[in-house]
Amino acid sequence: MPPKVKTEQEKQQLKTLIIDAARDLFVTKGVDAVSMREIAKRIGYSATSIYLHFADKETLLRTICDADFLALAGTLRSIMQIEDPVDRMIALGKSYAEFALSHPNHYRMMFMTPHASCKPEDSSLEQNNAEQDAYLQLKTTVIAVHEAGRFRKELTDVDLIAQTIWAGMHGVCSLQITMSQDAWVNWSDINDRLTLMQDVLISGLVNKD
Amino acid sequence: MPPKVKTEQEKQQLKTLIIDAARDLFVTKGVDAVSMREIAKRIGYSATSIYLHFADKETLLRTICDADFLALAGTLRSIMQIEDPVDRMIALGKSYAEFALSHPNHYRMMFMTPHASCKPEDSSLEQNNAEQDAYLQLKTTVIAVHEAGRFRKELTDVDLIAQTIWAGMHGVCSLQITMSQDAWVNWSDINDRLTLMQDVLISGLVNKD
DNA sequence: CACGTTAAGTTAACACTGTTAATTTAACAG
DNA sequence: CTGTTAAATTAACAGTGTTAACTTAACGTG
Repeated sequence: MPPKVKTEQEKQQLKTLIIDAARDLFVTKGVDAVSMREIAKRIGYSATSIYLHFADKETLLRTICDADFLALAGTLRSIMQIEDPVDRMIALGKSYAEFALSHPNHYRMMFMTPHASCKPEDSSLEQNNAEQDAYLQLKTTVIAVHEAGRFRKELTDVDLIAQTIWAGMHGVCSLQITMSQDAWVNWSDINDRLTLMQDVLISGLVNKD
Repeated sequence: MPPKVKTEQEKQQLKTLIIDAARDLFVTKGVDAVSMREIAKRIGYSATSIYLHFADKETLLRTICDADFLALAGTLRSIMQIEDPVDRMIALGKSYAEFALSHPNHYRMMFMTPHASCKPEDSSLEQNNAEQDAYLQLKTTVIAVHEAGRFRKELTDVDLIAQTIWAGMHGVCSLQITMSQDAWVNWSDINDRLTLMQDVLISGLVNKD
């Protein structure tokens, strides 16, 4: 079964084959509910073959998340072209939420579980860390809104503002991801909850005019 | 080893022994990282004995969470005596956050870990579910604020309002619990973040007068 | 007292899991 | 044709949640 000497391209091809199969299963069944054997079976390999390309399950998951967060950063980047900074801020929040709810397992890993492996050597200054990227884009937009004088006068700490916006959107998304199944709360429609949160954030932070 | 005929009290005693051991381990090591065998060893029983008192691991976790929700609900109950409903709402949020941040692992287990779907037969109408209790206290207060005519006119869905307040506070707390270590965000003081979130929620939801 | 019955606990076992070690297979270089 | 080596495989390990079968001790009843 093992034909030899794969070109680098073929290797990468198999790697993304694994990634795509794993992501599909992770997203639909949840990371913990998917075994390496199941991933392998889907692509017609044995489970141990995956270990020739990824150190372990955690690394595989991490690789998938990195790729998807890169995609998120790309999506957000295109939003940065919106001229009006308040509109931009709203669009960022909406796009962020869409990502969170359509990739709940990735979102859970990046923002709802402690990052064990944040080695200091990882955080080189010029890394294109997608997390950092996303936060920076929000902060940049918040600064723009601030410089346009459109926040309430007493609000001057842009980090505090950005983190509050982030927390608001994160709260709705993470609550949805972990608790939307619980039947003892009469959950409103998730879109209504997102919209109201954005309205509240805007009308609570931005100047009336 | 098996002395027979335990009184109902002794049974309950063993049950809470299991619960306490399990909670301690869950809280310090995380639910998934704790095995039934480990719980059993800590109390000097065999793993299978746990199944004489709890159907499975999920049920055990659920029971623990219920007890802790009850404790939270008790704390909140004393706040329900504050007369002014808006003040009450603010006090509820503050107390909720204090619970979350002083028991981060508890909070993680209760609000950041998925509990398998509640079966419909569990949710009898008259259940004294502690989760429901805590949410109900918030909802009750929201209704009071609504009936006092102090929400903005267009806000009429009390569940939606309650869930937005919850999401806002939960967002700040959960972000603090999982991400406060991450050095790439210039985190503002947690108390400032909580205060601003409450201000934003109030000024975004409540009528100006 | 001896009897079965039964509750409370045990060990053995099953079907999994992630992962490592040992082994096979197939293609290339000499 | 013979190594050598990459690519894949099977076997195996230590662990998981959980079920089945078995043991032990105490009780109520003849």
